[in-house]
Order: sequence, then structure tokens, then C-alpha cells
Amino acid sequence: MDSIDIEGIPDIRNYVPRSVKEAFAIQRALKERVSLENSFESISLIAGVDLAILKERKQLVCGIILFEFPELSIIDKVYSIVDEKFPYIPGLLSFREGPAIIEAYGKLEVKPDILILDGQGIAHPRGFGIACHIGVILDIPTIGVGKKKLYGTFDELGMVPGRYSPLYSKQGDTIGAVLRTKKNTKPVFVSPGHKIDLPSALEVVTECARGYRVPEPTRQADKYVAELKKEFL
DNA sequence: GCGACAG
DNA sequence: ATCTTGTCGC
Repeated sequence: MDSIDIEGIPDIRNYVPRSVKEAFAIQRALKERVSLENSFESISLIAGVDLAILKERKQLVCGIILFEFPELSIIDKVYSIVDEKFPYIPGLLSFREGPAIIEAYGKLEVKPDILILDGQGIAHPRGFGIACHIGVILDIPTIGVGKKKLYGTFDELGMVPGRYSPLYSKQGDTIGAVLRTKKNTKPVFVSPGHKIDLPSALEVVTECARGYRVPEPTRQADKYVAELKKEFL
């Protein structure tokens, strides 16, 4: 039961692991499909995602907002509400939030060139954070932007916005970067998810930093989901 | 056995 | 994520 036969899973998009061991196996298998090369030619559309919990209903609300890039003007908004089927376990976030994100994404009539997710990309214990997971399953470029570190080590960075410090794996590989998006404010953790390299991911996130710590697409999605939460409480 | 630990 | 008052910096 060490290695999983991914091909044998009917709907990997909504598959719920029966154990942590199985979840680990799925991540190790899907990790092989991650690409760290830019697959896009230019970026004219970008989207941000965020989720909230409807505790009473035991459901998750996911909101995705599509923006024109680099203007960052809103073009569309979609959302999904899904039953909570997997708990929050550090390192296995995608199994909890993935289904809701994928369903909402499917409702977008126009797809973005890049999707920014809350959480890590390859800066993960097994190199397969939620940004990688969503990117591989949807086969689209994704970037992971976390507010906290999950994995890796780094040196302190300057206070000037735009400054960053590489995130290193235990083996010494650069797996992401800690980016200062705002003065005198804690940095964010940026790492490639799929079909994009670190330099590009950093450029995009830096470009999306508009006066706040969290990049605009994510910040807007955050507000959107907060409203949805009230509406569906 | 003791820390670390995305949202 | 969520709860939750006052408080510090721009």
C-alpha cells in the first residue's frame, strides 16, 4: 500500500483519502506531474481564491475572482459550497479544500492564465502543496502564497517592499521565497505550484502587491468569501 | 521523546 | 480557518 495507482482512482478531483498514509502516497505520485517551467506566453488574466467555513452546515464556501492583469480590475466572480469531507491536517490541506476550489473553478466561463492560491506550492514537506495539487489536477499555472511557513528555512530579509529571501529545503534546494509585500509587515511565502518557475511567481506576486500584505487577488477573494459566509450562514 | 505544523 | 479587545505604526 506504499505506492498508489493514481490511474485506478475514478475521480481524483474529489477523492477523499481514507488515511494519512494514503494521502501521502497520492501526493508522492501526483508530485511527478509537477512542472516548474512557464507554460504561459503572457499574462492578461489572473485569479485569486479563498475559502471560509460554514461550521453549522459543515460545509466550505469557496470564492474565486477573475482579474485583468496587470490592471487588476475585476472581470468575474464565482463560488461553490461543498460538504466538509476531510479535516485540516498540516501538509494535507488540498484534500480538504481541493474539491470546493475545483468546483468553483469549473464555473468560470473565462479561465485565468494563472491562479493564485492560499497556501504553499512546492514549499511543502513532500514538495506538493495545495498550489501544486490544484495546478496538476486542473492542468493550469498556479502560484502558492502563504501567510505562514509550512516548510523550509530562510534568512531574514530587508524591510523594503519587493525584497525577498530564498526558502530552502532540507536538501538545500531553493523551493520558494519569503517576500516582503509591505513595509514593516510580516512577509508572505511564495512558491511555484505548477507550470511556472520561481522568478516568474515572484514577479507576479510582487506585481499583485498593492499596498497590502496579501496580494490583491487573494485579498479580494477573501472579502468576497466573507460576504458569502454571512449570506449562507 | 520533543518541536513544527499552510488554512 | 475561527474567536476576539485593545493597541501600535503609517
